[in-house]
Amino acid sequence: MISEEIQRVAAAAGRSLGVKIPVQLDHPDRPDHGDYATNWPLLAFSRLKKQRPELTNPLDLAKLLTLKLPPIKGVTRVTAAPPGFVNFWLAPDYLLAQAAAILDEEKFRQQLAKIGHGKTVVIDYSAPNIAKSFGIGHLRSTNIGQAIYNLYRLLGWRTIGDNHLGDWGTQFGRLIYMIKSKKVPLDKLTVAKLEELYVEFHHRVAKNPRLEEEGRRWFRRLEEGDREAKRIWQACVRVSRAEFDRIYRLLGVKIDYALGESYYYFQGWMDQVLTDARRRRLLQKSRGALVMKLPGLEVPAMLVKSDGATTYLLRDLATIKFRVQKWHPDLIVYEVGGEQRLHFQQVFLAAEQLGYISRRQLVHLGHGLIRSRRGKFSTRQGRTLHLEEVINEGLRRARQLVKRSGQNLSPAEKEAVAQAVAIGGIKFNDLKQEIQRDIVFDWEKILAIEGYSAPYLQYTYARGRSILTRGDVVKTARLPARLNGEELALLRTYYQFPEVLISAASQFAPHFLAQYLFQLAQKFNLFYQKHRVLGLADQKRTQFRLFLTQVTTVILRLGLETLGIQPLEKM
RNA sequence: GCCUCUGUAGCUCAACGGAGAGAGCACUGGUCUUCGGAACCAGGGAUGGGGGUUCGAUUCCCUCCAGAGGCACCA
Repeated sequence: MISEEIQRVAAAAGRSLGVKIPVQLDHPDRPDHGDYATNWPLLAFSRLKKQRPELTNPLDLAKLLTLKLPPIKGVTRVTAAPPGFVNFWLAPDYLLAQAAAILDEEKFRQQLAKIGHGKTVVIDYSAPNIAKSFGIGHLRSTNIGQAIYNLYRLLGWRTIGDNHLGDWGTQFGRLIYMIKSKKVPLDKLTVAKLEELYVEFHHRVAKNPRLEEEGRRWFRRLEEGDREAKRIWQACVRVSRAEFDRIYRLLGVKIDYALGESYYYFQGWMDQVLTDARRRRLLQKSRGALVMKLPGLEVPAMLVKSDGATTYLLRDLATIKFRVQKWHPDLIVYEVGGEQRLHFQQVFLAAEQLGYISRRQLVHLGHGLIRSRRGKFSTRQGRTLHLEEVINEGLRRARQLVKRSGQNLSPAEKEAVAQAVAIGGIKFNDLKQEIQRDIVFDWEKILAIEGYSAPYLQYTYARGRSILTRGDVVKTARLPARLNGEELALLRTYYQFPEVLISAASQFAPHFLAQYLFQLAQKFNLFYQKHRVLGLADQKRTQFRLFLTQVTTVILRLGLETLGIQPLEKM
């Protein structure tokens, strides 16, 4: 990459001036500051001013550095700028070549895939709880997790998605107790019914705290292999999984594995963790429970409860042991809400103490929660927001909008567009901003059709495609003698695409990609507004603009697909 | 009480320690001999308070204030 070349050459020039600090490059905010900039002279000045008193300020040093720089292929201009930056302009023919490289899509993908070749990442995401409806929080995990998965995959990593279903634990003891005490027929179970039972259980506990004991007792019996308990548990899992599958189909999401927590019970992985812990003398008895003390944490990690039943934490440790043995991952990423930060801190420390994996290879992406303007959505307060409601409202609005489309769409096409717009909007709402922040749920925002939104990107793509279906397919183009501002602005955006993908992946920040796509779309729309593409007297110009349109649509398509959003040919 | 996250324009959000702090929505005024107006252009407006580190702080440190989340037998 040219950025590395600039860094290398500039660092060498810097050394010849007597300062050994690496050259950091960034993209300046303003176009008149070039395509890359470095603050190297500002950093170097304080070190150098003692030895070189003739340098009175960082700008002098910047000027000196530009003089020392040999020509760099692809760089057309280097300038020193106050208070002490060096700016680099890329040559238009270099920019054109980079754009053309993207159009050779297969080769472009191969180039990207070299970046992470040979590395493996396990991504733990979505993870809805059996016997509860698919809430908007799990939707967020699903959307972000899938985007991270797609990013790493595009960059050549071997990616393993695991939907760590919440299908084991004390809540099943509670449900089994409720189902038995209310004599609910198992063939009549629905997710709604289960959720109702769960809420009712909490109401009853409020009056009679001893009921918690009943829940724990039934979970322990489930773990001890009680046949009746197991039969009821299986029925719960069956209805829930059918429901989740339906939702994943709606969302267009497919996760490689859905082993679930129960897998680690049935396969005996939890026992192995306990054995490992004993062998390493990490287990302690505390208030009747088995716990591990962890360095730097006051609260010990509980592996086994005082009644002998297993904990969430033990299952997470078993999961790590399993994943390490099966896939040998370089990285395990957990896309789980930020309220579990302490839990994962415990898990990661414990896994390291057990010798399974280094803490540095474990990442918890704690996304912020989605809350209403008034506060948190809460199952117990009956203030939940079901995904289904959100999707239905999105579809309703999108259908209204599609009705007014000037395009000649068949009813089936209209429905497909409405779905892509509604689902795309919902996903984009989760991906458009930094993930650790809370999101204030807002219908107008989640289903926005203007501005920084999925439909805006889909629309821009459709516009571009519409031109391309009328023009010739161009794979490359010649640079016109003079580029106008809008053409140049587009060319100066394309080469950044791979950089954006890399930083979005390495910083687990899908919003970097979302913002880049939006900026690209804005530039294309301005270009589109001011200039015609087709039917120009200057045919070479038409060819060149077709090329720009083509590159724009390819990036938009790849980018949207990576975010899990469907691009639309017409809408 | 302790720990973590978040305070940026009327609202919702950006900004590896760098150059007039950028967008979207809303508001006001404009653009069309249209390859798709779900578009484009222009305008006003912002870093919670106080210290500190630095040539330079929205960013790092301290403190106060405000909001959210968490603090072993739910997951």
